[in-house]
Amino acid sequence: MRLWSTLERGPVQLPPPEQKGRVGMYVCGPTVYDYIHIGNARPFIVFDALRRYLESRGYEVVYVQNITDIDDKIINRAREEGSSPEEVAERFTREYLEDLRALGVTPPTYQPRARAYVDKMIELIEALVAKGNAYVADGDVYFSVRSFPGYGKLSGKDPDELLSGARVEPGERKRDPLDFALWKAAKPGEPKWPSPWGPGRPGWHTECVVMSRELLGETLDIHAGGNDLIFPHHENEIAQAEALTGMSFARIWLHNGMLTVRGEKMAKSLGNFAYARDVVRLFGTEAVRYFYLSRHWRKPLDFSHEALEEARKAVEGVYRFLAEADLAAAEDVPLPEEVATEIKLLEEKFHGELEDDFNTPGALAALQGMANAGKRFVAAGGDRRALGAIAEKIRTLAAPLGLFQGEAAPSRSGRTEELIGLLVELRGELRKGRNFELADKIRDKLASLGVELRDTPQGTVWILR
RNA sequence: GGCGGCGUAGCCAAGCGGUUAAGGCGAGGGACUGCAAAUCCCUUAUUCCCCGGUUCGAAUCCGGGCGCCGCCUCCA
Repeated sequence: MRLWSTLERGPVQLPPPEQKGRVGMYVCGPTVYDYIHIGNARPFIVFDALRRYLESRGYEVVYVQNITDIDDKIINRAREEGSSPEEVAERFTREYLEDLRALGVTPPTYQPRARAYVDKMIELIEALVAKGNAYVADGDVYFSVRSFPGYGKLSGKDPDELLSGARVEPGERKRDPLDFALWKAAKPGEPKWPSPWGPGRPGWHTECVVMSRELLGETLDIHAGGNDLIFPHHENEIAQAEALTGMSFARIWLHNGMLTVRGEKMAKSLGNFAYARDVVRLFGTEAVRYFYLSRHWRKPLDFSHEALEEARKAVEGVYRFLAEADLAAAEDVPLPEEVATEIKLLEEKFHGELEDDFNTPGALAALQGMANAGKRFVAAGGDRRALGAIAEKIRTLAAPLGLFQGEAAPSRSGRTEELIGLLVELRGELRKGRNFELADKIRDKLASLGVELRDTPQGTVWILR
């Protein structure tokens, strides 16, 4: 499997499972100060799919996604609400976990929270001070960027050129404007932990280094996140981790493209966002996943209700095929040679696409192609009972992507079933009596209620939309 | 200004030196129907932002434009 790594600026080979059975993967998680918006969900969905695909190919993936529960934004939110940072973090952690479920994300192996690792962060900072890569200034501790020669290698930035733009906030005691805070002395009313430098809290970029080291060891196989984290967040992580160990922090760096709205990045600060939970409520889990997976993960993707609706319809189309296959596939009827071969080729395409930089749009096209092959086979007079094999293949391949695992038909209650059945029966009588006016009225009324009727040679069937 | 990316049919989107230029949505025609819906069949890019160049051969490589976006400050 090849993956395009930001550090190499090109594809990097992930050794096959026989050589490298266990993969350590770290994905930057949310800061829990609000519900996540749908843009935040992109890496969660894409890298969840990657993780599950790797597992389906025989890797054992240890998947870590942190929860940042110490942060300025949490403190600010608590102030606004008149509650405490702990309460805000606790509440939005719960909401976040619920959102992950709604997005169909498999729970990570570990979901470490920054608050639980403050002691370890202090140890790391002490070690950096001891090595001369960090210095103490009035209760703050800063990382000395100039002490780490590789600084800028991930983002392609030259420290000498960064200098012009860098600035020092009032109250900071940096020796060099490029330096970043590892530990911040507590201001009145802020959460604080005791430390060798006095009460305070860890800075922005330390938690991922500490938690990934604790759970995955010194070198991660894959480190992932949004491309807005490349600088300074991931650059600063590399500086800390590699200054300390002298070893490579992560082998492969994956950065997903941003979700945009009319071409502009979706961001809370721009006010152009939608909460993930609201989008899921509107279009459903699989439409959201399909929406993301229908665009290569590294490219920007534009959000709109039309785009989500289109994804919903694409998903629905596959489900219709699965439903048709399920109805007919009571027995095992083999596919004719040539159709079986076509499916086989599409399966190879599916894996080929995913192994080449996790090209999910190409993989989805292969899945659609399978459904199309099945439809064409039946249209040409083939035995629809043979469709079962294709349906099973689609479901199996799509499982790691979190797609097409649901019931083919939406669930319905027994009473609803009977009531609609009664109306359908009545309409049938009216049609027999050629009272089409009233029959159509029933059909239209039901349609407006989301019940769609289809008259087939075997009688009228209906689906809920 | 520096670094990175993008520009393929009406729309979304694969493609990474030779393919009939995937797939989805939409649209048009046909079959089916009392009319529909759904479904199926067919059609929908002689061409890949523009201009040069390399090559037997380029959407794909190189040079130069034009347009859009991200990062350079917290940000998925």
